[in-house]
Amino acid sequence: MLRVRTHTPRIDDLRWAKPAHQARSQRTLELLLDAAEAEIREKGYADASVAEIARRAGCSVGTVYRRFRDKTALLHALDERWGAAFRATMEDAVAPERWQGAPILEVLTGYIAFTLNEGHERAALQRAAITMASRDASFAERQMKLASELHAGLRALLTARIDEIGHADPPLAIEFALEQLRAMLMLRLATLPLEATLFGNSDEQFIDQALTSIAAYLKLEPLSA
Amino acid sequence: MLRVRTHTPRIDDLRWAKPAHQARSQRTLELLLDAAEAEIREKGYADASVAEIARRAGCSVGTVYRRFRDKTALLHALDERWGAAFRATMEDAVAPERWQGAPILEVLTGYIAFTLNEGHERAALQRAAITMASRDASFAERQMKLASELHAGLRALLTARIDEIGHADPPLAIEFALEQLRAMLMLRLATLPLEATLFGNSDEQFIDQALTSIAAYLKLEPLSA
DNA sequence: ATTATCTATAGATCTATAGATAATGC
DNA sequence: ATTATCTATAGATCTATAGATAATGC
Repeated sequence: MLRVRTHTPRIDDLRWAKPAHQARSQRTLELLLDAAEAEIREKGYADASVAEIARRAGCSVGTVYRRFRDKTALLHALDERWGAAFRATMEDAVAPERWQGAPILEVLTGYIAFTLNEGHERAALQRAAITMASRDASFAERQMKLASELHAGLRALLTARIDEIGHADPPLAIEFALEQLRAMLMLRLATLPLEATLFGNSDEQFIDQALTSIAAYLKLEPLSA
Repeated sequence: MLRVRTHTPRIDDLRWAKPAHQARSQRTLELLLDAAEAEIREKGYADASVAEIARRAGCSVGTVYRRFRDKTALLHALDERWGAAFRATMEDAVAPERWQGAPILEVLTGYIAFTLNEGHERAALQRAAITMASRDASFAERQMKLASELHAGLRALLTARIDEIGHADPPLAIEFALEQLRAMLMLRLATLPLEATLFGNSDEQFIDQALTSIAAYLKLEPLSA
């Protein structure tokens, strides 16, 4: 009689990590992901070595390959863990309830603060992820999906406040304003601390001018007219 | 009696390429830079190998090391060659004579067109240069210098047209507007063709909305009021 | 009995050099 | 005579695996 297996090879192929059958191996898997994150944060994807990741996790190279098919699978698993964490924070950040009664400028201030926070904390990781995206299409796809989910959430928040917008074509203006903000945020995060003078040294001045600019473009009008 | 040498070791240390004494070696040097450029364009800095560069240049690995101290020196030499070419084009692009009588919006249209052109042609090279900048400070410094030279040229052009600007603080507004444009251009170039939908598919629509936005921020007024 | 881990190492790169051979130009 | 080039290879990585040893849990 056939034994029913929890993980068939066909299904295993769809997971980055090989199945873990003992509590100990699950623990090792998480130690490895933590170690890989630290290693990549310091050296970037290209210079992260499996041996060093194993050393940081306190296990051997052989163990890494017991948990992951190859180095790429480990990187994918790590990237997905980041994605899940980011998605959770993001969904909370753009929840309509959170912004009940807030005008557009307040929503956008929140968006900017959220992004600068995430970015300052994860600058090295993000740079690494972008590098990986340029080499492997599935990294790029995962990142694009996250970006467009965030985008969709923001679009919904702004569309619900469409009567604040004086621009002749509000839907177009919303799209472009969001892209414009994204561009400014990416440049600011990418170049810090390298070119901290660009956009001014302080986040306050940056936020102030960015909002001024977006308000002028959207032709925002106070609700209580 | 001491022989006077054209290249002392002290001076050679300041050059990326070792001195060439025969016409043939000068030719080899250029072939190597061309080969390195092609190799990097295809694979990026990280995956470019010396052996493959030599093969493309039609010479041996040993010859590469006769012309360059090490792989890094070759990459530096290549980066400087790009820089020199970019600087020449740029200086021509922001020359005051070229823009005699043109209003701000026309100048900015020219800037955008120039950058999109350069970017589309050299997308892969630019991505590679950015990667290298994150690893080696002198690459970053060289890039920052070029960017700030371009910035200075544009600032001068806009400052000469300061009476078009209705913003309360024109110098601040000029700085921020230029950074904002730079951010939009970088995002558009970085993500093409990956996310061609962002900012719209056509350059025309992108340029149109970007200019609308900058004009609203600067509060541009027609000169002939 | 099965799963996890470690040790040791094969095998594939890739950078850089040593030493021999060929071309150049005062 | 000096400079340039090629061939061959040392030496340093780094990924991945084979085989032996240790821990886990039905």
